[in-house]
Amino acid sequence: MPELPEVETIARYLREGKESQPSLIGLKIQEAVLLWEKTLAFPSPPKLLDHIRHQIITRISRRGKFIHMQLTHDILLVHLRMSGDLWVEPQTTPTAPHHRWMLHFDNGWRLALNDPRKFARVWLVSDAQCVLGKLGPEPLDEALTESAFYQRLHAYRRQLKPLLLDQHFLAGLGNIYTDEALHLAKLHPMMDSHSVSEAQSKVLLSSIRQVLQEGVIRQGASIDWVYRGGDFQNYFRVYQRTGEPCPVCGTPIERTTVGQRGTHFCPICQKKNG
DNA sequence: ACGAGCGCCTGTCGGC
DNA sequence: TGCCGACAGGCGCTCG
Repeated sequence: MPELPEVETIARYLREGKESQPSLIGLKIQEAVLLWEKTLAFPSPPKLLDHIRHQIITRISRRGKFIHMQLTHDILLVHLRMSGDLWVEPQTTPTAPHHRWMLHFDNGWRLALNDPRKFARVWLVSDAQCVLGKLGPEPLDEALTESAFYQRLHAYRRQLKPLLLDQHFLAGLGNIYTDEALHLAKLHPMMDSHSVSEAQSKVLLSSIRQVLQEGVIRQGASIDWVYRGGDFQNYFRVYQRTGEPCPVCGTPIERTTVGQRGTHFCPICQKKNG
């Protein structure tokens, strides 16, 4: 599920808490419980258990689609991949069927990684760069200027959509927000990144920022059997709207495959040559 | 340098 | 009702 807006929303709840759950900031870790071996990417289970005990969570943020938790000595990174979610619940709650990993705190609460498809991963590292080092820039960071973005587009010769999905190019976009951004920018998902004009590049960057900001404001999208609380799914322009009228011109939205990903677009608004 | 294919996994949905 | 294939918000690997 989680792309930048969903991960941002989750990180915010972990950091700030909400009525039904406390903030995790300042909590001391008692122990870690691993329920699905492969969920732990690094280090080995006994090492993680040994290192993480008694550390305190001091800061929680997001980088790309990673949740970044600063502990007293180390950094805990979580990537939710396709179906992962983070739940904060009392330790007395029965362990849900899809819980893969849990952190127990000394106040009686726990953080649980719930992940039906088992793709999510957790790292405990002393240097976050080992894991995050190759990520591209943050799309919402103003340090990414229009000209820098244009230059990056031209540094590659790739189809636009697979390039936008590549986390080395830009960190945080996934299948939903890429389809949405390309429609807003009126660019075809298979357009060659090398032939995007400077004007189109400007529009693309502002479109990416607009859909991501809308997603964050709506607290992300809730899809399928997973409900996170966000409602951006009610505002999709093209994603999962195959056959429905394009919100701009009324032409039925088409679905195709680009870079092995389901892709939704308007055949009239999004011409390959703009 | 790039794209295709596939593996990793479980669950849902539509068609027959 | 049951079975079967397609599909799913991600990403890393191999292979041409």
